[in-house]
Amino acid sequence: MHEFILGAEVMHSIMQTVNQVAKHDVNVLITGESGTGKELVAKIIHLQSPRAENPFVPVNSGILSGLMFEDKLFGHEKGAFTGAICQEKGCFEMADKGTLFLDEVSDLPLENQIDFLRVLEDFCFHRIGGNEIIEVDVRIISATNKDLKNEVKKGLFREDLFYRLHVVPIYVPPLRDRKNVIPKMVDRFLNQSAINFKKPKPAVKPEVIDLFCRYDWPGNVRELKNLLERVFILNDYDTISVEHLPSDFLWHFKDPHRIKDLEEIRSEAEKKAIMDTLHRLAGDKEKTAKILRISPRTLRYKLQKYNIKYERSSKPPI
Amino acid sequence: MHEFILGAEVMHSIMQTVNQVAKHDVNVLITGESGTGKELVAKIIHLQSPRAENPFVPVNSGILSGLMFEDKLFGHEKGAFTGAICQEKGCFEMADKGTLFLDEVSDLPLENQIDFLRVLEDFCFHRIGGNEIIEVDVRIISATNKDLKNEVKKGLFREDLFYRLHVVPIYVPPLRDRKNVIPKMVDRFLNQSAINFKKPKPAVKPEVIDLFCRYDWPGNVRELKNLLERVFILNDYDTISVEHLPSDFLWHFKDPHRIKDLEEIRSEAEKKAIMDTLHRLAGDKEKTAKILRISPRTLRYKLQKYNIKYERSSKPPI
DNA sequence: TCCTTTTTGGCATAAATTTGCCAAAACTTA
DNA sequence: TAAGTTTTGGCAAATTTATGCCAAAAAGGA
Repeated sequence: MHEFILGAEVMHSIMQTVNQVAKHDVNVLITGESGTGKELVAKIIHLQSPRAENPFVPVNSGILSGLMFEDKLFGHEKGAFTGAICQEKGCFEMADKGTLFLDEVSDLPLENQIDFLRVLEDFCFHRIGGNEIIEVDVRIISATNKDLKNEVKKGLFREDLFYRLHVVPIYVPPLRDRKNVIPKMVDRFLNQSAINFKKPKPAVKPEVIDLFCRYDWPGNVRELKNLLERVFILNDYDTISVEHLPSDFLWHFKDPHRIKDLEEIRSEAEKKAIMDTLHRLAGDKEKTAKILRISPRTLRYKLQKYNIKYERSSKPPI
Repeated sequence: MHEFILGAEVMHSIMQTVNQVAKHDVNVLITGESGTGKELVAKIIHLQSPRAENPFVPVNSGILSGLMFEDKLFGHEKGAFTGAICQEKGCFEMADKGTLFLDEVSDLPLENQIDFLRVLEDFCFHRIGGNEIIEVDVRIISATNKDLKNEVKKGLFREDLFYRLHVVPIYVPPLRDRKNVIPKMVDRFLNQSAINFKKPKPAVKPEVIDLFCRYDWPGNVRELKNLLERVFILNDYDTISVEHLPSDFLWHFKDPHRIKDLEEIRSEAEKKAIMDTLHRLAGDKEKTAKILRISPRTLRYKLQKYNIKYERSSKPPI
């Protein structure tokens, strides 16, 4: 199942890197836009490493800061602070002998970066409110959707921590750069939904796939997955057509500035102007050329270029 | 005064024809859009013919049908029908020795066409409800804004009647095809209004003339005349500017399909696309070029061509 | 059916646009 | 302030578009 998510070609080069790093206990930094499947890559690395039988512990650093982050990572002793009713292990302890996955690492506040960096030096720490030195054996895989080097430049991320995490970099490209996998993904996600929701799996019209390939998926794979799930749940058709897609998705195709490049915009404007004028003048090509202020020969050239056919009809009234 | 209405060049070729037909009692068919001055041409022919001292009787066939048309043309005897209080002459009698001008002849219903055709054969008829044979000597000038030949094809106009009327054809072109006369027309119509309404004649800004030349005047000369009269009456300025023109006239210049030629339409679409994309990408020209799928050098070229200036600002979110 | 007029499409050339290249100018960073 | 990086605009060549010309095809009319 892993292959289809990442796409055949991209998958190949990533899997090469993954295979090489899995065996060695080096830290990995995975970069790529939100929703591209960074956690999945981390999971694959973990499952192909000697730590496969041990825990894979994900942490989203982006939503934690200050004491909460420390607590999450290091755990606390009973009575360490208000609410610490009993001792609790942090993620570091839970990931012992396994892998700790730190997502959105770029969002880690500077003060927490220091704490984290200290632990990465010898993997010794104590819980909050404790004296016992705890030593763990943990592999760190971190992920970010930002250019971490740039964050270092801006002073928002510690350079020393960066070099600790950035031993091996893996880049996961956005979905818009690997649209060849969309048909497969659609198939697999619908399969998954059919199993999950105990409904027959619908077919999908080619126009739908075509539309998917024309969209730029800012939310990446996650967005595609969510959309399909939504369509699946809200419809009982045995074939999904364009009109079954949610209107807020279809809306994107009515925004002419999203998808079209300059050539297309220009061509469409021209084509429309020619057709409108031709229609208004009842197919009279001489007059149309005159109104548009191009030569008749040019009009003929453009009619052919845009594959416009128009029969001359009766003269317009007035 | 006739010359300016028809335009110097067009006037010349029409006046040649007019001069030739005026002397001979042949029927004339005048074609041209509404408002082009067809009746004026008919009047000129009449005034230059041997019938100049006799009546010129216009009839608009378009608004009459059935009995009303017959009544209008042939008149009626007292008591012929309800309302026929006394004898009344029709247009044929009134135009005796003169000219009968039949406007919008294409709108004549088929049944009336038959009546009319019969009279054209020998110019003998009787009034409605009468027995007396009345013979007249009338020249027929008819006018239409339609392609009469096409009406014949469609079975809406009798072919035999067509050939009776279409002895000599005269075509009066629409105002949009002879815009060179617009300045002169404006001058003359304002002169006329100044005399009629006893107000000083205003000057006209060049921008106004320019605007007039860019409009396509569906209502032809009549529309220009009416507009100027309206402006004249509703304003006391000694110079007419663009802002003095009625809003319903100015409104036409906001309809993008009306006035613009192809180059303008294309340029505007391009310019808009570039500006929108540049704005969305916070002035990043490299990215803008990439999204629009043109080279950076081309983008620079077009920014200069369209005189677009844009400062780079902070990076857009996500 | 034949003749005349109008339209069409091939071709070549003129004109306009696109774009690579690069030196100079402008901007950024230590 | 100096060095490194990015942007800009001039220039030439490649590419694309516009359009005149004209023979052939199609359309229209008697």
